[in-house]
Amino acid sequence: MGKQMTEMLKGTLEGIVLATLAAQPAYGYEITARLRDQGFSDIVEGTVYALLIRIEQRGLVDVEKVPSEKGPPRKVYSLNAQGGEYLAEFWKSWDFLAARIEQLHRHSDNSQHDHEGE
Amino acid sequence: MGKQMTEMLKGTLEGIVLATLAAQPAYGYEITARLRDQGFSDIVEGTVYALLIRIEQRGLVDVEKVPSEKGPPRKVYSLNAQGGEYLAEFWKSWDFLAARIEQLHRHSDNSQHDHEGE
DNA sequence: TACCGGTAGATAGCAACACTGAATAGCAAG
DNA sequence: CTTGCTATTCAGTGTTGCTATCTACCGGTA
Repeated sequence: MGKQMTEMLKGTLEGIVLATLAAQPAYGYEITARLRDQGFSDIVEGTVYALLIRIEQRGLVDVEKVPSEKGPPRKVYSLNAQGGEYLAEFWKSWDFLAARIEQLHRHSDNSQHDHEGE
Repeated sequence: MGKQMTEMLKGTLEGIVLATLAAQPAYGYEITARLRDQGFSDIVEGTVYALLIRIEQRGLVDVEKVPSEKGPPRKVYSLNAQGGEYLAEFWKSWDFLAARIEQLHRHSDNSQHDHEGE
């Protein structure tokens, strides 16, 4: 993974985590592990925790401290109503952006053997 | 457009511009107008010029000064070989990220099938 | 001529975000 | 008690896009 992915994650990682929490509440360490499992191999704990603090301070998630058998108590995050709205906006932005970019993708694929104005 | 789009553009705008240049060389003002035309209504000249200078200094584009009938000479940018490789990497990162996010999108559609609320 | 609006580019400073790299803290097993 | 795993926190850094302003060239109009 290069620097491009790093920069691409700015603005999307937040949505990714919120969407993950929408599916099912989780705590920081768990989220990091899940992301790593999904292929985001270069995301480290520090990044996720900072993000969680951010979305907590914005009131997008509810927090519950749950004692764990191993280690310090877990802070379990779950998406609340406000977070749901925010996530909906995220999807809107994403859909818009993805549509434009996919369009560019197809164009650059086409332009090799075909001439078309637009 | 909200702050989400702003943050989402970080890391993607560069690719968007490079892809645009791959389709056809252009100068800054023109690119800005084209982006505006495509719906990126909040992107301003300053942003694009700074980005173009960045990718020029990285050697991703070739520059040619072309006199214009109106205003100062245009700096026409065109993607070169190195820029092509960079763009290819961009698409790889994009494909990966888009795949993960679309997956999350479908999942969250499954868990709660309301996709519009405001 | 002198001014104004549109075209075209450049620059300085700012805010947001993810990364690096560590430190801290609790518990279990050796 | 020390090691190792779980789990969280924090300070510092770099990249990026935005805001706002400035320079410069041209044609039209008063």
